Amino acid sequence: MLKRTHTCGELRDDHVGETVILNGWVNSYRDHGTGLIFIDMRDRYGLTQIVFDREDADQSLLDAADTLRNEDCVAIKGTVRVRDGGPNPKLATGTVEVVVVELEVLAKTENPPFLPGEKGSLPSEDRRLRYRYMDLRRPEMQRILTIRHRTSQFARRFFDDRGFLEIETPMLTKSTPEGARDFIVPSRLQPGSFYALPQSPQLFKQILMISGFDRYIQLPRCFRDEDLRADRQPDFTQIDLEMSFVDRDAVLEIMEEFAVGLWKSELGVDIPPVQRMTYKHAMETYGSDRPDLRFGLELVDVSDLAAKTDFKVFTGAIEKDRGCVKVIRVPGGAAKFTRKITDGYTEFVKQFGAGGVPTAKVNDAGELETGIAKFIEPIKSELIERLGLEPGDSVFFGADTRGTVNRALGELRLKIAKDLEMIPEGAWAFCWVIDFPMFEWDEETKRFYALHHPFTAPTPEQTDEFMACDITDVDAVESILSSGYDLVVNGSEIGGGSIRIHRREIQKKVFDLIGMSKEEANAKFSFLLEALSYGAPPHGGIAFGLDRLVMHLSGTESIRDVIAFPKTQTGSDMMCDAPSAVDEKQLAELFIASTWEPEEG
RNA sequence: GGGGCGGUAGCUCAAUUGGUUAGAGCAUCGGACUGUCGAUCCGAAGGUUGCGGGUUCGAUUCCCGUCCGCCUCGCCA
Repeated sequence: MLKRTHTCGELRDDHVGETVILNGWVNSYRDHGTGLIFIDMRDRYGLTQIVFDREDADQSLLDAADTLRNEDCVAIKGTVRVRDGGPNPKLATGTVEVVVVELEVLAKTENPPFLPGEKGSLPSEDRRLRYRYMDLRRPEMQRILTIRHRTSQFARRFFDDRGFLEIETPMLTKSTPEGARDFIVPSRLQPGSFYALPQSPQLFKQILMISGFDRYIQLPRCFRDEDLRADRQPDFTQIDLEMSFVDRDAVLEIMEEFAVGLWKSELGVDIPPVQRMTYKHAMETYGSDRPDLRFGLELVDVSDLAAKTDFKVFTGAIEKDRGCVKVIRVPGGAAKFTRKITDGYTEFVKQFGAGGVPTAKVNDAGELETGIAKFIEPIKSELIERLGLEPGDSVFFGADTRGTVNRALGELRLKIAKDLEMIPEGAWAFCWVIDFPMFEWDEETKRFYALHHPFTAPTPEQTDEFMACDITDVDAVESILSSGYDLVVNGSEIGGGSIRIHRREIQKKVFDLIGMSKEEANAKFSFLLEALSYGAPPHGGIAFGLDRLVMHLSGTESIRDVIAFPKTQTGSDMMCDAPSAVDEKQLAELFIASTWEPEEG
């Protein structure tokens, strides 16, 4: 076969006169008949125009060229020359062309389901997933997967430079309680027992610290059997690391350096120092633990004012346990919100548990115009002052328990920003969210859950307080802050971690507090408790979601675009048709039988 | 498990209040053409309107069910 001397993105004016060989695909052809055919050849480096010209080619070559079609895989040999017809500014190679003297058709194509070239519009996603090899020929997909590659390489180089060791951890491991649902794998050698695929290498990396490896990095595949979303796949990749003899700030600093370096090298963007925000502030001001700081629309607490009204929606909310009334002020919103839009917002917030979202606007006279004006009248001037209201503004009220108000207004805040196109193009708003509560009380199950995970240490300041606290005292337990941290960019959590518990008695107390019996703790985590009793170093770390990182760097909205072979919302791989049934024999070897029965009808 | 949107030619889309033979662009096939670069021009072929049922004289259109895809709530420590 003709082996390439250059790629299809390489040839320039200074190659003119050289004999070259190109390998690639027919991206498009322009057949002028009787001896003049142009073909754009494509590989992952670019496009090059090749030309079959009767002045330079015999009839058999022209006849062969005449049969070429889009997506045929070909090799050509020819001479680089300046284009007769003038340059094509759209192509990097646009000033030259290769006049072909030899053609080798490496493989003809059937009529493809769609063309990866620029022609036509993007096929529906299920077509793209079904014919993924064709979709991945698209330059855009190759661009994204190249960014993914460079991100991985950047991470490996960055952490290698700083003394981190890449160490692999098992894919067949132990099922853990809490957290997400595990994917389980039956053991043939031990009938009736099961491995789980790791949700993350959390415990293994802690054990590696206890083993003295000091600084660990891995790009592990992780598995969580939960429902999919635009940014969630059942198997995904982390940039996972752990460090010994560090405090929180040491981890934040090195990770910030990593993020800054990555954004600089991949996008040429300089990120300013990343601000830190407490969980409480994030929740109260942005209604979210992953605040999007690219725009304003902060939540303002007006509970004290609302209490002075006779509006039952307000007063009723305030009387609730942990009730409050908050407001979002939308500058200049009055002219933009129709009744239809605000009615839509009422429906929107209902899915987050809010009853509705009373609204008002400020008219040119500076008066509040609203269906609830008479209720607001007593607090009008205070409201205007606190919110800094000006003519033309709109305000939206949330009144309910604090959790519901924060959630509903936090989501509404995002929706308004999108609807009003308030999010600046190309902006990068990073922040660390810190000082999470260690635990959250769940009314339904009447127990505490670890907000991060149960290996997260309390803050150094509160460690003694934690060890002393009565685990039945909900208020006392909820006041304990953890050493956890999340890195958020543009309202998306891209990484999270913590300083871990490195003392056995603290770990035992956490298990105790989340309602795990001694027997269960021993069955699930005896190895950890044991390891913690043999001189475990203080340690902490973080895991970044590689997929989400690449989504941001490549500017795509779907996690499926940054994964070569992703799954659909129902967990199918549409190309190879996984998951699928297996032979009875395979099941028998594993002592497995399916209890699933198709529904009748 | 819940809510929403979608499924018509290989691909992307159209088809009036339910109405005669379901159209167009690209791709494919045949033909013309020597400077194109989304080549152009002429012609052809291409359909179980996702599937099943119902309403109707008549269904791509209305109704019910179902499958698939997407967004989302729950879920995701």
